[in-house]
Amino acid sequence: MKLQAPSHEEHAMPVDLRMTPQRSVVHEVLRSSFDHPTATEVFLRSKDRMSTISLATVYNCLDALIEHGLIRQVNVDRDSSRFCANLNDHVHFHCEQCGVMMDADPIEKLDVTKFWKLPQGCQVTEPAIAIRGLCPTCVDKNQKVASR
Amino acid sequence: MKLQAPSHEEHAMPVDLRMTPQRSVVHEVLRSSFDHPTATEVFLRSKDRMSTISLATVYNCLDALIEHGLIRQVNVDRDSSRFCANLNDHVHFHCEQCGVMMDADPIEKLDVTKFWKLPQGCQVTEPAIAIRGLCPTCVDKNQKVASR
DNA sequence: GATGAGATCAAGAATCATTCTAATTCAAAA
DNA sequence: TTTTGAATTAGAATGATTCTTGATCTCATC
Repeated sequence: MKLQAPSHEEHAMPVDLRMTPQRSVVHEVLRSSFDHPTATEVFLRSKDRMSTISLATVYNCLDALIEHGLIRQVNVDRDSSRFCANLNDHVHFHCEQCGVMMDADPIEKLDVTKFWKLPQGCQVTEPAIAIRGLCPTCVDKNQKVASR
Repeated sequence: MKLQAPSHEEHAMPVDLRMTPQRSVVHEVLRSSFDHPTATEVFLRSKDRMSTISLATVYNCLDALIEHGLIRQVNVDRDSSRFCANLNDHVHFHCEQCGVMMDADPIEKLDVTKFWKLPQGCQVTEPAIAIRGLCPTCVDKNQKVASR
């Protein structure tokens, strides 16, 4: 049973999602977080706003929000998934030392077929790009240690 | 205690690793596999050559081989890690439908700073790139289903 | 060849993120 | 108000990986 009018298929962001209090809280937590929290971190922050919410519900809400294009899931290696409410086209910079994750906005569109020879007959959906390195804080930290 | 002469630091592939029968088997399994098997798959294939080998040992051997640069670990999302004996510079194409993973060789080097605005002060180590899409087999399969 | 120290191996327990299950609650349509 | 399917919840289950511990092996030296 559809609870709201179905979204237009051609839109990137469907809206036929029942906005329950729990889903609102999870969404709001992510929209006010800039550090790409894990599910457990989202759960802890959600509890501040709704003390009865459970971890299972947070997982359910994250799934629903992802499915409806309201948030994005970010994976780097096999670390816990992280979540992100920035829907603009962007990739993630991941600090190998402290694990912090930062958004990096595109300058120009990458055509993967210009850079890699794909096996004959493949259909590309999307490249998954994570840029690894050291964040400014860790670069500083290492310099101080090195100069002692 | 060093068991063999230390490798030259400037070489990409250190060799001071004791090549035990178990490590040889795991390495050989990977060198003769072109499908990027998971640890469990490596374990099953290794048992054909050495029936007494354990999963724990396969994990230990994989770690040792990675640490010494003889194989590479490949992660896509939070799926089980896969392993790869192709040491040439390459990225991975991952089929979203059947999960198969294929190597894609580079045409030219990608300078990530040309394509994305990194946060001020970041030091880039390496981009982690996985290209998602449909493999030729799944493209075919879908066409047949669609044309019925 | 025997010995000792450290490396490696193996089995099973432990961990941890995530998913599943089943019972309960809720919200919108009839 | 009743019905019906969806959402929530707590806790169990899953599954990949890591840890622990004791046994075994290897090499350098005696």
